[in-house]
Amino acid sequence: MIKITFPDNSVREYESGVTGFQIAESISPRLAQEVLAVSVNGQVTEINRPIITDAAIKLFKWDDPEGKHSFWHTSAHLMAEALQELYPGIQFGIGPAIESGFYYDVDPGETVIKETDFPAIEAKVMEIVARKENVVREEISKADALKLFTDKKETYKVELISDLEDGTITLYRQGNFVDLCKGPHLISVGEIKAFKITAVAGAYWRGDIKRKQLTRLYAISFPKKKMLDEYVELMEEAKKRDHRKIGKELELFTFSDTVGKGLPLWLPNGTALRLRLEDFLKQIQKRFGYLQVMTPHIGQKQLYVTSGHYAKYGQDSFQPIHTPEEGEEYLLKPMNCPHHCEIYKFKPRSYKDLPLRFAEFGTVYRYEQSGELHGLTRVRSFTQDDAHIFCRPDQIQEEFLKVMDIISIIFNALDFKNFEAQISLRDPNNKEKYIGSDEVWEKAESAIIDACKSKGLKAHVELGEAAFYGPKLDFMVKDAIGRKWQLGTIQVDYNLPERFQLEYVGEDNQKHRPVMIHRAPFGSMERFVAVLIEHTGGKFPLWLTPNQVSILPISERYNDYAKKVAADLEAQDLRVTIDDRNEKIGRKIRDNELKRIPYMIIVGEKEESNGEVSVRKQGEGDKGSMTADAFAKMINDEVRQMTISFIK
RNA sequence: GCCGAUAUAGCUCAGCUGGUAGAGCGCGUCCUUGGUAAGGACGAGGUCACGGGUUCAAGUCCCGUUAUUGGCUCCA
Repeated sequence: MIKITFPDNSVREYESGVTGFQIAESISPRLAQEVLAVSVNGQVTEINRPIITDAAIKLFKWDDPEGKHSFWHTSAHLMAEALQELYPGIQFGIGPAIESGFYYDVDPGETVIKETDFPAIEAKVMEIVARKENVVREEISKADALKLFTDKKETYKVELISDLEDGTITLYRQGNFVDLCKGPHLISVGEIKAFKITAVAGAYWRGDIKRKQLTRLYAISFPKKKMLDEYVELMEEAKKRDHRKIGKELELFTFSDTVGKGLPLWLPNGTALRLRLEDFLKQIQKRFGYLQVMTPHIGQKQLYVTSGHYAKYGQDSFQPIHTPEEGEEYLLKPMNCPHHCEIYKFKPRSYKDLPLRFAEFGTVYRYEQSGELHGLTRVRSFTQDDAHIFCRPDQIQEEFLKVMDIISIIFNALDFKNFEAQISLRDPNNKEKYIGSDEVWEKAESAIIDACKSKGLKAHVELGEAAFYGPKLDFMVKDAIGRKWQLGTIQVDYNLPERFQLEYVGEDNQKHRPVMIHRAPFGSMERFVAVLIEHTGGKFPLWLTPNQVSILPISERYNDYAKKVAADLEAQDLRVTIDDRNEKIGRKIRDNELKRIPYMIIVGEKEESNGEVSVRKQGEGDKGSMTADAFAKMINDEVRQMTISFIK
């Protein structure tokens, strides 16, 4: 007998050789039906593997990420089996489970797999599911594995196996399909009741642009048909929140082929929203001791040679602009920092002047690859809510923490709860990609890690993701369909002060080098507004929304009264529009609801004679009557309540 | 940049196997002057992204370009 310990620390005895499935059966038939994977002493594996010694186990169902992972991983093999039957000679790359579904990279040779082929593949998948093939785990030697896949002419698999360490290699086999795989898997493909291919895309073999581009098929699967239907519906709902769609509907921004791709045009409503966000940040920054500066949109090429940006990005960015007479070279500015360094150098600085915090909503231009452009989240012209803090080395920690405070104020104010923090360090095996000495890198990296610790911020560390001049802390937020975008960023930089020969005079009357912190809480106004649109579905908070109130006269007879009310409200700082179209009231309500105006006020005979307004709240309906002044007070109180926590 | 898809009125889209362009919304005019999520009539709007080709005939088929789009790569 062996002792099995459960997650609640209870212990039960079983025969040696018992499987996860049998343990589940011993607990409840329902659990046995739903269990997908089991972890034995922390190692996730199949539910039909015998457990021979005492162990701590955990059973995973669909609701557990481990359960989903096994399910989707097996689904990837299942799709591969279908592809193998439909496209003889197809070769396989890798096929992992991902956050939402799975993919398989395949090389179908001369054949092109297109969207129109999806139904046939899905049908074949379901045909294989009906066979209820068991998934069988096998262990073989590396040499045998190499032979097996060489015989099968699976060149990608052979490459993968060659890179593995010598020893035992695991294979998983179901029906006629066998794959190199670590597992874990379901024990039968029969569990997969619903399956849908979601996209086809090109993907370079091993992510290497120089190698062959394989065909990547993205798909998702579920243990119940209904779950797939729900998923499809959820995705459709999410698409309705797409900032590109809402941006058009609410007339926030647009693009023009004539102006150029990736160059956003901000419409009046979007501009109003953005300016309000900028004012909001300016107020906070003022409180934190920032000084607003302004710099031009271009700079001499030499400026960026000095900063190091030219060497790194010069070839892959917008090319220099030449003056007609002297042939001088200027670049559209891709960064604000070099300009700010020159502001620092305007006059000698004393240690007493530091930290100096220069802030600018600086518009920058970067040549992004055309395939990468995406709505407002990835553009070629964007405005950073940029600032550079020049400080003494002993001030880094404190300044870094203050920036984190600003970011948390902003995220709270806008109700961004589900963000991820990422510490990006340099790749220790690839140091030549970065500029600056080991010593300064190590100092900067530990400053960031310590700051996160002292704030209790959970951040995951990514090696090799640092900027070329320094490590950074980024804040990422997901969009409507789950894509991650980087918003806020804080970067410690010892290199630019060196390159620009920045100095301050210390207490000791000697010259010292300051340290720079680059930071942008929003990241870029474009991307931030995009994510804000998707998070709110266009229903912006009252303090931020371009139009707070729409006045709807019952008929044209009350237009004059509406104008008088509008003037009253505007005098009390409300943002008001009048819908004086020749339409019935029901129609006006509907249209203004769709425009996501937070409040509507309805005026007709009754209101005019009582000197009141009838109030209606977006999404909620009739709120009764009150005087215009009472309404204005109510709105202003609501705005004050919202902003009291973050604006002093 | 690479692989796949898409491009028809201001917007959302229809247009079957080629036979001289259609709807709804929006817009304009008129009727209606209304009470809490779509009142009615009439009308104007399109070199079917652009350039070639096949054909008696191309929105429709083929090629190229541009833009958009799902990914990959990249992201100061």
